Amino acid sequence: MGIVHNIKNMPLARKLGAFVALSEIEHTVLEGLHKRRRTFCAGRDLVHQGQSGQAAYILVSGWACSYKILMNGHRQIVDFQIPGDFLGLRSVLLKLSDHSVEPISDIEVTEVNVSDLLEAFAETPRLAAAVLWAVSRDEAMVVEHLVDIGRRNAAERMAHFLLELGARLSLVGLGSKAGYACPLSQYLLADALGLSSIHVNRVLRKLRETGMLTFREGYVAFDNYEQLIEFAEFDPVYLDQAGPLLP
Amino acid sequence: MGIVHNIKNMPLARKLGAFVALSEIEHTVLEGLHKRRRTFCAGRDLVHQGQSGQAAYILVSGWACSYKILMNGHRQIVDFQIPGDFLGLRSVLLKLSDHSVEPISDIEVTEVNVSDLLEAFAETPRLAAAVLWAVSRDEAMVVEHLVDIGRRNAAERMAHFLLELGARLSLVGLGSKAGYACPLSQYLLADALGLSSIHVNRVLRKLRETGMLTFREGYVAFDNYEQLIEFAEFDPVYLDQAGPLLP
DNA sequence: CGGAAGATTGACGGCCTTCAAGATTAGTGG
DNA sequence: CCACTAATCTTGAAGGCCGTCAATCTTCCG
Repeated sequence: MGIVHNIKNMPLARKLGAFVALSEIEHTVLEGLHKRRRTFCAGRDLVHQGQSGQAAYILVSGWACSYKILMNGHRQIVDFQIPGDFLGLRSVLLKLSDHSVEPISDIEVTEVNVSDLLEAFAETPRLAAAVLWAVSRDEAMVVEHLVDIGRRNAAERMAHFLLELGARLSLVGLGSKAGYACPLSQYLLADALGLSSIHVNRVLRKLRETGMLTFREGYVAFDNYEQLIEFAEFDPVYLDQAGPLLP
Repeated sequence: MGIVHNIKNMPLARKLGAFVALSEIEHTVLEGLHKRRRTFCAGRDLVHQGQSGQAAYILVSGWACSYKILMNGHRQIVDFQIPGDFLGLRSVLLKLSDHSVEPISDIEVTEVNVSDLLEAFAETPRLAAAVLWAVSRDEAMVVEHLVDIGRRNAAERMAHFLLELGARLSLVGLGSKAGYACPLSQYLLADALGLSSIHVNRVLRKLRETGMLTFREGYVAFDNYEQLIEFAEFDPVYLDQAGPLLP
């Protein structure tokens, strides 16, 4: 039973363990955060922009995306979340949620509320540092995403984004330098990259024709990883996880 | 002496106090983080992209900006920092700094290192929650910035960005609905908004001619605040600070 | 089998960039 | 006090990237 729990909670513990070497006690406290397990179907938002009293979640399996809607109807996807990531953590800390979260596939999550989190911090302050690190890492990805949209053209942007996704998935064992399974539609990619879906299609064709990358039937294949990295100027320092920083 | 310190540290304590009602002890611990005071001149970077062992700082007076440089020479400014903001907090938590920080004017800061911060967390866990909130608030601003660049045209983007800066400055007593002193050049605005400085100039002219906003001689004047807010679809939920969330 | 969602391609146009050249301001040294 | 330089601001013209509109095709699922 405890073992099953351990396995299911791996992604988060593994992520945090990369920053802080977690003790037995800290592992136990972390496990205590995984009490209420829930599932959501694809498309049913679990965090709602502009509402208060939202819960936060830890994603156990499946993909989700966080996004903001503008009044003119446009949408900007802020980031995609994969197993081990927090969902809507900002929405419990800020008074009103500034964004929504939508499952892309059917997902499994565990619910976390603020008081549990604060108790956990009081018991093991190092966990507070670890969570702060995780939030900082999320912010670093948003920042890189900002650079994508602000200073890269559509092709570089697409290449960089798919490389980052690949690197993140590799860290939790869901991808490699060959490629990865990717449930994203061209519409979702468009909303994430600040492009039209038509242009996303054109860019993917171009990347395929130049032999660097193929995205077909739910699979991203890196046809020429080295060339792609150079083309996109991909530098994964901000994802670096080679050993805990705090002993 | 203690009083002088209190006044100088106001911006951060004020910011955190908006989330967590801070006790005397927590105020004291917070003050303990403001030991090493330093000054930097405009243009001398105090955090360096790609380097390790960086320190973090709390900005006491002046303006700074955090940015990333691409290999092709382009630069993207992630955000501007004003008094009370952290500088380079991510760079101490991640192994290598993913960004640089440059003072825009001469600035006054206090240095903070990780171990001090962790000690503070251990002493007063609520402070950990408060810092986590502050980091989340920073992330919310970056996210809104992402929406700016991804889904707004140049004029809306400029209007939204200058409105946000005004709202942030008002929270620390440096601005109002009339306007605020703003030391940013058109080049800096261009790098922040993902535009060319030429286009920044054109957009500012258009906003001036339509009677919504005038930016001249280091001062942003809101000529028609209501119209501007509607034009930019500005909704400051993510900056909301009306009373502490945690008692 | 019909309908919806996604993928694909072409034509046209607009926003914004790049290149180029002045104008204005501020700081510096003679 | 004035010439000189550098930085910033300003404006014009040409062109490219990417958005919009429109149509066709494929796939999937009830």
